[in-house]
Amino acid sequence: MRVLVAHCEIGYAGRLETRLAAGDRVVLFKEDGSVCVHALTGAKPINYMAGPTVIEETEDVIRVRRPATSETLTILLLNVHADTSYPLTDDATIERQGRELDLHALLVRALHVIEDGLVLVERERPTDVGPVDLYCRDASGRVTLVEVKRVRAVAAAVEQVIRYREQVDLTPALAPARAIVAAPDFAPQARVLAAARGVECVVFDPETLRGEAAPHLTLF
Amino acid sequence: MRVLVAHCEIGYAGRLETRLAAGDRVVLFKEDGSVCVHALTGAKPINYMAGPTVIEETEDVIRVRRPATSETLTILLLNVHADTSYPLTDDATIERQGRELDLHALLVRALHVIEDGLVLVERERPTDVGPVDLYCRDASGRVTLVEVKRVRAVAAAVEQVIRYREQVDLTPALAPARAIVAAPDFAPQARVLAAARGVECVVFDPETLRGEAAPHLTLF
DNA sequence: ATATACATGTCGAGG
DNA sequence: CCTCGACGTGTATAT
Repeated sequence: MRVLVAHCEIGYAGRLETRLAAGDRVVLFKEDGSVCVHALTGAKPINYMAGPTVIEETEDVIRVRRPATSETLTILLLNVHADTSYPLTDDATIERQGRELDLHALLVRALHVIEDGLVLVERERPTDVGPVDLYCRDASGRVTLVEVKRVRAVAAAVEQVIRYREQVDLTPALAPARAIVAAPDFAPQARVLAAARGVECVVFDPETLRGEAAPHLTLF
Repeated sequence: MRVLVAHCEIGYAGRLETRLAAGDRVVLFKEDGSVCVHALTGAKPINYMAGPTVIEETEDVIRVRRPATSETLTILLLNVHADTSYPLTDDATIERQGRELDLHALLVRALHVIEDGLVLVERERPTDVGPVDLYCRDASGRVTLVEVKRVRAVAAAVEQVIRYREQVDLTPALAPARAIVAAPDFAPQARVLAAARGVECVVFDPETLRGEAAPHLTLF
């Protein structure tokens, strides 16, 4: 890993073209050939390139090419503040917990949070227009499609479940299906669209859900 | 800008939870409060936090909190290889060329690529459900809405233009409007949805478009 | 502050 | 390998 701190100009040409006039930046060159340029603000790199790459370097220009896609990143060095390479090792892989699939699992174990009497038929049931998160039957036996969102639901989520419902309604024996969007929060436009198209909005609290899905864990 | 190179463990708790066992990483602390952790591979940070943040630090633990969202990033320091702060300045802003907006400009100068006789009325015309990329009239004077995608169009793009069309069709004098999605490529589901809803799909080649929009530049 | 859409999106699962 | 949707998406823009 090489860490370069320098006053420089940056140019990128590939899927788009960018130019960045002279300024101080931190550039990381990794062993896998990837390069990333950090400006002084912002959590993400302002420019970057995935490996593998080929690097040509002269006194004042570093040119990074990615043959696979013909991308080029050019760094014009005006003043180098620091330039150090470190021999580093790291075997660890990151572990994540709490993604949408985990949320599905919790909801399946606490379907009454969405509606009493709801019974799961299938998770991620495929349709011609994409998979339905929770394919259920309600207390009266009617097909009920549930689209789950881990974060605030926007209009697009409502449109998604409408598409699924239209697909299901093509089968007369199943029609008319119900459509529900379950999310911790709803954008106003999502509610308006849902109301107009007869889609139900169910709000749930992910925190409460954890308790509901595993009540035995909360007893002690 | 502080650049920390260290053998460390990383934990994040917020919208999800992640854990990364001991290994060597490069951590950047920026003046705006943002923090990002780079592993030894990959162009993007493996962990990060947007500013503003509050940082608590002891001999062997750095805890970064983002009060706005109650997120926490914890860095357990096992061995510090380097830890340097640099006084840096950068006034430049990045310029991008080749974004969707730039593509709009090209298409406007070569509307026949989409359809002969198409006339532009307005770009980025606002509606209650969002802006229409290209608000046009076709050869017969009918309102024609064009949604432009720089990359492959997916179902969401078709839904977007359908929403705009529904909005326009609320004005009887304008109805019925036509809806077109123009993109270099279409996902199968996008084509299915478009066909079902009477939305037209137009394929264009961005490379050709550059020539069409500025034919004088290709003469010599 | 809120809502919307773009992004060099990137990433991973499933067919 | 392609297709598709989630993402700690982040970021800019307009209301």
